[in-house]
Amino acid sequence: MHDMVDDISSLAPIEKQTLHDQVASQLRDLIIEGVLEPGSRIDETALVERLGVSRTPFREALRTLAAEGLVVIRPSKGSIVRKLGAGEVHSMLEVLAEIERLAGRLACERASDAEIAELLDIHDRMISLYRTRDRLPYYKLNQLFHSRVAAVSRNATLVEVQANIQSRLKRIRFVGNRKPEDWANAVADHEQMAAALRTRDGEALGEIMAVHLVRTWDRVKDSL
Amino acid sequence: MHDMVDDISSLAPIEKQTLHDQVASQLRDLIIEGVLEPGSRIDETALVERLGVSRTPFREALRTLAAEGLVVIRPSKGSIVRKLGAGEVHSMLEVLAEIERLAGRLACERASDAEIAELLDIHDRMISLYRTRDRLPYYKLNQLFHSRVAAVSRNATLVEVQANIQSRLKRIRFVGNRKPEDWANAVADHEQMAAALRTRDGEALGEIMAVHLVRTWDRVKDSL
DNA sequence: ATTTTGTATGTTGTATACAAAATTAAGGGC
DNA sequence: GCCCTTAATTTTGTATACAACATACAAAAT
Repeated sequence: MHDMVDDISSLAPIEKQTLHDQVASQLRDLIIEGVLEPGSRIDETALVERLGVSRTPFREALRTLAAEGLVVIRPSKGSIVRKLGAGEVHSMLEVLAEIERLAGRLACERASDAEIAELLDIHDRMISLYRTRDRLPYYKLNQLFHSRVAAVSRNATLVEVQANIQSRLKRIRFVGNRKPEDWANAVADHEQMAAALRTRDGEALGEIMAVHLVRTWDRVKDSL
Repeated sequence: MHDMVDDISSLAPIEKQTLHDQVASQLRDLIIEGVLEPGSRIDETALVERLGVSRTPFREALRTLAAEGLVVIRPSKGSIVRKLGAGEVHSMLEVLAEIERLAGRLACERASDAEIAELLDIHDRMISLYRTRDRLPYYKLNQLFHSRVAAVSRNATLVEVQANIQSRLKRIRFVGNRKPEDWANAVADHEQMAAALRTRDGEALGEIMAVHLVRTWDRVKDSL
């Protein structure tokens, strides 16, 4: 049954999803969740078969993912899931740190009170998930927190760059935080973020968000 | 007639450019140079005809440029050259400022003496082009300077993000610096960059590069 | 036994063909 | 004249077909 619509203004144009877009987001998920392993070949014939689409939209999707840095297309030799070396991961974290520093600063300047409250709410839920050691939900909420900080900074380019680097790193970051003390340290960082948010101290928030990513590097560097 | 090859080691593997890649870089040039105007529709049939390729590699190239943010593909309604609003340009400069601040800092830490010398050489050439008011060559050398700073910072992600934002802004920035005093101010900024480079003062270089971009916004904001 | 050459197979790149939209043009009523 | 409806035309999305290329394997030669 459909929900009633009281107001015509709430009617958003129904999004037309092309096959290309659907394939692209499906592949993105497969890569981020690690179903398609880094370095492994992307079997066009098999996946095309499995997804029930022709090669044309599939290959267009591959181009998109290549531009996003998730796959590498080697001319005439097939595509592989991009495998990140330690150097590349480090370079991403280095850039992401400055992006998030900016995000933190702008968020405190530009977010509404309601948006700050929303961020703090996410934070609280993270803490209770930490208490019960629910790792996967914590991880997801953590991603959401960082995305939302970017969003309320009201800078579209920042959101885009953050999302892009974030998606490339997703797999790696999930592997981190395995050691209990690592997780505890990460939570401590987040408590500082919450404190900075409450006082709208942009410099402090930016600083701790940047530091948090430097520490992320320390946490994951050995598993590369 | 072919040149003689004395030595087999001088034989480099012949580069195979796919049509996709060639089309993509051609289109990029057409967009950046403004031959295809922002907001205008990209006539697939006409361009395909003109480039002498089929629609398949052409459309793949469009997907790539869409992911790069140079074109917008509206499902079933054709593609247009992305038109940047004032807000978007501002958001890009805001992010680029922090990227270049990082680049300046890392360049001073990591570049070799030869690389610093190379940057200073570019700077000197820019100054002499300024003296003779050679606007286009100055502009190109300016782009090169910023790209090279990013390159010697030895951070692949930084290079990628910088190049991406830079290419989106190329058109807009060329329009700026039209007023003589604007250009003079830009040159003054660059003198400070050179000074910081000579002493390898990363913080100072980063700061002036960031400030330079804030000033760029002041220069271009009215023409949007 | 090892390298080389030829052939076969599969995979990738590009072109064409077809179907579904969307845009434009044409006609008819008011 | 203008607006609406409907037909014609173009444009877009997807599938298929073909060609170019790379890889794998087998046979021949060193």
